Order: sequence, then C-alpha cells, then structure tokens
Amino acid sequence: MGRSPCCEKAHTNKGAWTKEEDQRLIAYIKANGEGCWRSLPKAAGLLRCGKSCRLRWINYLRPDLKRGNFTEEEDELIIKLHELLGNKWSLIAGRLPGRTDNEIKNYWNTHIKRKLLARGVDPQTHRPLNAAADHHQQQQLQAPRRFAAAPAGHHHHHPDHFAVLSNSPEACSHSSDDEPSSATPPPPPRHLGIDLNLSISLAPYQPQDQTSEPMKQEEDDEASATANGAGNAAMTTTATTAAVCLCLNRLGLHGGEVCSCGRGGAPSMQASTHMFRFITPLGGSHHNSSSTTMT
DNA sequence: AACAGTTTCAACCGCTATCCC
DNA sequence: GGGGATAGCGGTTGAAACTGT
Repeated sequence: MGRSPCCEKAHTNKGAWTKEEDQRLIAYIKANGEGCWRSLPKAAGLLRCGKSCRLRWINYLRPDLKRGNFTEEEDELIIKLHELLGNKWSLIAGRLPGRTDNEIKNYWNTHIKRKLLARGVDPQTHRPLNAAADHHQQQQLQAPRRFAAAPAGHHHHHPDHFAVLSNSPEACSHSSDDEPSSATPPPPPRHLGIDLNLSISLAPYQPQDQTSEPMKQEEDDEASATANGAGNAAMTTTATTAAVCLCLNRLGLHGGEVCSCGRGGAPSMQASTHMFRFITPLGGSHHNSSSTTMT
C-alpha cells in the first residue's frame, strides 16, 4: 500500500530539541492551542515532524508536567496499575497527574522492574518468580473461582468483549511471560476475575459528591461482576492528593469521556469498600469495543 | 585523569485506532 | 461502507550522564 510519510523527512530536524525550537513550539501552542500536529510545524516555523512536536509538547513542554522523582506512593500506584492494565502506559499515565506515558514507561523499565525483581516478583506477570512454573496449573485450579460471578457462558462466547479484572495475580495472564507487542497483541483475557480488593488506596477514600449518577455501563453490564458488590472504581493516593478514579471513563476506555461517576462516589458504593471493577477489552485491543457493554 | 561499563531518558519508529470525506 | 489522513500508543534506540576501576 504505502503511506505518505508523516512529514518531509529531508527537511526536518531530528534529535534533541534546541531551546529556540522549544520556545517556538510553546509560543505557538499558547497562541493557538494543541492539535493539528501535522500542520503545526510549518505554522510554527519549525523544521520538525508534527509527530515530533506532539511528543515534545506532551512529554516535556506541557506546563502541567510534574517532573522530578517519583514518590514511593507513585511507585506503588504504578505497580498496581500495571498489574491491572499491563503495558497500557497512557492509561497508567492518566491516573498519575503530571506524569506522561513516556516517563512512566521509562521509569518502569529502569526502576520498577528492578524493584519488583528484588522483591522476587515477575514484573510482567506480577507473580512470585518461583511460581512461574506453577502458573498453568494454578490457572486451572483457580479458574472456577475467578469465573464465579460472571454470567455463565458469556465469557465463553465473547472472551474478549469484557473482562473484570482482579488485582489477584491470576487476573493478569494477559501480561504473562511474553511481552505484549503491537504486532502480536496478547490473547484476550481468559478470566473474569472478580474482586478487586485492591490496596492501592494510600489514604482512605473520601467521596466528595455522592450525587453523581452511577455509570450507565454499570447497570448495563448486568450482573457480570456485581456479585462482589463493588461499585465504581476509585482509589486515592496521597501522592497525587486527589482521589484517582479507575472507572471506565477515566481509564480512557470509553471514548475519553469525562468521568461521570463523581470520583467513584456511586451511591451504592461504600466509601470504605476498596473494591474495583474494570470492564475492558483488555489485551483484546479495541476491535470489539463497540460491542462491549460499555455503551 | 582516563577509560569502560552501565544507566537514564528524550526522541524516534512503526503500527493501530479513529476521524472525516 | 471504503479509503485516506491524522492522532495516539507502545516498543526501541542512542546519546548523554553517571559510576566504577
């Protein structure tokens, strides 16, 4: 087929950005806002590919970036989110204000992987390293429990349509031994883990507004995972000071809509209930998103 | 001080998803 | 619905910085 290159490579700079280029980009975006990256370089007088401009802005120039060292709380949050989401760096970054996906990805590869290995935990599977051999056997043994709250047959017919993830290690088989790659997406989640008895919360969750409507998909998603009584996903972290909601919308799994769950403050959810639901075509990529229950 | 090895992280690349005509 | 254009994502690379000898 052949695609036109994203830019005229012969006439673009590559490599590190100069201060002047940064200033031009900042000035242009301040004046015109983000977007239209393809035409931005020309308009801004930059000899850069639009992609490169976007990356530079998002990863380095954006005014709301936090930068600086990651806190211990952020570390733990990243680990938990990675356990739940796998290498979905942009989703993880969405839960860490001021951090970029690139930054988190780098941090994961340089620090957290090592940290987990030192703890004897496989960074990809989040299982104890010495348990890898038992992986297959454990899956078989635990499968019935994981599927307990899912409607019978549902996941059998559409295994990649949704998954209710658990923070239990076995819920993360999508990120097992083999590194997921864009070329070979991980197999669809095979489990419908149930409880998300996460201890991500670094401070007690304090709902701010209990008047928000429960998420529609919560209702639509029938009883798939409601046996656990979990409501909307929410978590808090002292690192970010704000409650971090993990409901579908805010995870970016619903077309980027603004979360309407009131920071997890669904009326039915007990503030003290540290349980989380995720219904997402994780690993199964986006192919079936329109046929999930997320509409 | 000089060199080699290691680590870090900004930037690039290729691919997929989404948008728009 | 099809196809091209564009945006966004995740993996990878390589130069700079750091550390050890």
